[in-house]
Amino acid sequence: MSSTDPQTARTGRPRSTAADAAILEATRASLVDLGWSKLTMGDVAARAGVAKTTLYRRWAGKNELVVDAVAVLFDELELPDRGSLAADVQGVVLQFAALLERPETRTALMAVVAESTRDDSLRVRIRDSIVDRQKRLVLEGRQRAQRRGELPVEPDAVVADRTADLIFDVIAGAVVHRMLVSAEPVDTDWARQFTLLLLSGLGAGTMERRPGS
Amino acid sequence: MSSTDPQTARTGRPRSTAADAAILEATRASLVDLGWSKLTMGDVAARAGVAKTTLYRRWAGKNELVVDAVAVLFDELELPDRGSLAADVQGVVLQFAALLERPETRTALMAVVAESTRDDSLRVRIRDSIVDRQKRLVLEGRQRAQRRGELPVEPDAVVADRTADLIFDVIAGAVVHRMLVSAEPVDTDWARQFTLLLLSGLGAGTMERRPGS
DNA sequence: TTCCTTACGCTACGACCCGTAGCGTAACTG
DNA sequence: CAGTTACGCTACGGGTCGTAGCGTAAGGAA
Repeated sequence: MSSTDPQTARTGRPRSTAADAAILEATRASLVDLGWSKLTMGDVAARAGVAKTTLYRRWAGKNELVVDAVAVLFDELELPDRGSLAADVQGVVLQFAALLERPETRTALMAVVAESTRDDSLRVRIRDSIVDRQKRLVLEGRQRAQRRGELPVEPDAVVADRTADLIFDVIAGAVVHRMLVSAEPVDTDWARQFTLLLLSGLGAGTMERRPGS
Repeated sequence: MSSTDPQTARTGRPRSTAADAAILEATRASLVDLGWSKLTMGDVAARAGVAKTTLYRRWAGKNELVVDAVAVLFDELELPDRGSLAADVQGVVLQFAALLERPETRTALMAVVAESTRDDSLRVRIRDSIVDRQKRLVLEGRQRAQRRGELPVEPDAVVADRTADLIFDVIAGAVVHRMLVSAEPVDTDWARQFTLLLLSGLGAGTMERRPGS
């Protein structure tokens, strides 16, 4: 999180964990009120009731701070067993959509990703603390579907991993693009239609009638 | 583009079209060299050889300027007829990926989208000058597939539009997420696997060892 | 306890960028 | 010609950045 290695510093005054929490909370509040571009380190410090220098002792800058502030929100995602693969997919899509409706994540996610295109260490940070952690949802959903007999078991681990990555990018990408780029709502109807497309492909999506001609 | 309505101003010294072109070109160059976050209006003006005030007479700020600067790049996307729906999809995926490999688009696209979450007029500008313009590719691809008999003709225009929007978000979203969030390459293999998933759905995607390509 | 080490709050600072005002000049119209 | 608009240039107040320096607070070790 805040880069403090407990091994490194055993002596001296310890970092205030209360300050850590206050800063991250203040960061989220500032994201809600001001949005990414108008959020400043000074404002966060003032909201958190700490000195600006305290922020810089923990984080290199705005990018890293915001990543840590929003990362925890993504861990709230869950995959309750809804009985079928289709229902599970639809459920996680709606959950992810609800997460992206929150102003904090809405304004922060794309911004830090944009920054990460020019900052390798930031990219790794995002990957470790946000992206990769959510792949568990795909893995769990597939495992369940396999137990139900809805999906075949892939014996080749490499192929299985590649497929999981693909599915992850398709689901997360579609939801993000729908909400933030197309700027249209991800509601139950859309989630249902998307799930049908994902499970059955382009043919079945439009093809309730046969392409006989 | 630069908000000048030829009807509005018929008299007086006309806007320099050369300056327009120079500014947009300088903006792209600055994006390449500095990236979104370090790009400044002053730097763009200096590169373009114009005064900073000239930029502000045409654009409200960095957001609008960058949108206009990169929008033209997206118009280069085409959809050559490759003989089948699968080939067409794969082709456009690779083209879009190539576009997102360019440092200008890479750093700018996500950044302006992030800004647009807090700026309605910017969101409309992005939609009009970038997003909606690319939906033509989906419409054209579907039309072609229908002519080939690969897809059924959807008689309900509302359903057809909704499906086209869905497909657009899935394709664009997946590519963007793969490249910018997961930060992994969109190569021929990935495009092929993605296309298979899109056309045949999750079942067939993991079942590709089955006989019968 | 008394040192030692590290964290904290606070202030102040140069550097940079923002967006605009004001001015004289340039270009085009009727 | 006069009228109108665009341009280049300079200068400015206001804001943020990231850091240095200082005195103080909170722990661990002798």
